[in-house]
Amino acid sequence: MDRESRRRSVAEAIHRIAAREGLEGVSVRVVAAEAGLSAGAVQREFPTKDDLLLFALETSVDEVAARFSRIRIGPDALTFAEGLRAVLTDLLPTDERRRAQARIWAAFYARAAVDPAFAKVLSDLDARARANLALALGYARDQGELAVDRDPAAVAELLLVVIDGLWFSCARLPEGDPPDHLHSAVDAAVALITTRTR
Amino acid sequence: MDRESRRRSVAEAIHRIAAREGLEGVSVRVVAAEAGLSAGAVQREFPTKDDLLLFALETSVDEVAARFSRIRIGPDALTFAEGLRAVLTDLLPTDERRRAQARIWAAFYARAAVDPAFAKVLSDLDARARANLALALGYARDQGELAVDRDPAAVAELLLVVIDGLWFSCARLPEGDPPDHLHSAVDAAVALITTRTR
DNA sequence: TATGTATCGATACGAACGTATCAGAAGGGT
DNA sequence: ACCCTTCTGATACGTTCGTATCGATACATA
Repeated sequence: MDRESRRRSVAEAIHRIAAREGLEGVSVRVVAAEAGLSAGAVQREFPTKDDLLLFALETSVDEVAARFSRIRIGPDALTFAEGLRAVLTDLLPTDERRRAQARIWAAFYARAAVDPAFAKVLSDLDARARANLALALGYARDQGELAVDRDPAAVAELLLVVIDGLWFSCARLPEGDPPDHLHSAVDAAVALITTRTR
Repeated sequence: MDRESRRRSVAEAIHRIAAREGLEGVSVRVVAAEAGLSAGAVQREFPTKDDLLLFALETSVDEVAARFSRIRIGPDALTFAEGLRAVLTDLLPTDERRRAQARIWAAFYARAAVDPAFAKVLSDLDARARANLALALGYARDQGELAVDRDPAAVAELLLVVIDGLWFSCARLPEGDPPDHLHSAVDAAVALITTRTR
């Protein structure tokens, strides 16, 4: 078994544990057991616990970034309104996997609140998202989908906040609850930001 | 020293620790030292760690609820737009205390993602906030401050999401950074939700 | 086939955790 | 004065943590 795939399976193990018990439940031994490896193997790959968690965070960031970048807005793709709805709806816990990812995300955010290394990784992702949003909003304005008196940069900031809020609303949703009210919130966000199609 | 004030000082100690190192840094011994008490005293008051954390959460919830309820919207108080801006701006980290509270909140949210007891306390707060928002939005609609084709319930859900998002955006803001972009987000939210005053 | 090297699983260790237990100080009621 | 209840601070215990270390094994190279 090559190194890279083992690192990946460790990251997946951490994600499963974090979704179940939070970052507090992540320890070298537990991760090793969950990944089906010996503790020594995990430890050799990730000398300290911070290495372990940061790698899991980066893996998670890559996954989320990939999810976002799958949705393309532009002339020969989705309209801005469609794309915006797709991005926001994609965050909602439609299945158990999504729900788990929201919980993982919440755990990492909490860690970022007290650990600058984690905060930096997240703010880098933020910067990328901000840039992508600026592009999409520029396109939207060109297409007349944005009310002209809205400041696109401010709307972008609001959207980043909404996205963060959706993550956490999902994270603390009880196990079986459907996210109906979050769908309402997404509807409202799309309706308020885009102009009506009359 | 009476019991109630000691419980309160314990809660404050937990908040200081959680703001500094997250919930992972909270242990019976550390809390006792931070509160200037013996470990036994803390342990007698809160038999288990869960008791400790849940009490700290409830204290935090009360503080936040008090902050919200200080802002009154109505005929002889603020307009809806003013009140909405006040509520959202109040979340922003204007001082170190606010910043600390955002970090504490992030920690509790992450815990709520994996612990139903915590999730319930937060969702109860949510229910109260939802009711208050419904009131305010009803008033706004009566005053013509809401576009008539907006569903007030959906807007309320969006606002709850925005509030959650603001918490976490604040929580992971680096130490000295000014929250300019969050002010932009608040401006955008207020502008989009309330009708223009022409 | 030998040998040097990298990787493996396992164990060891000190620290810190949550919790239980307990001896003594304090204080009010008889 | 005594005793009984309550409260206090401290210590004890078993577990688990992160990390260091180490002999055994696998493998590449000469």
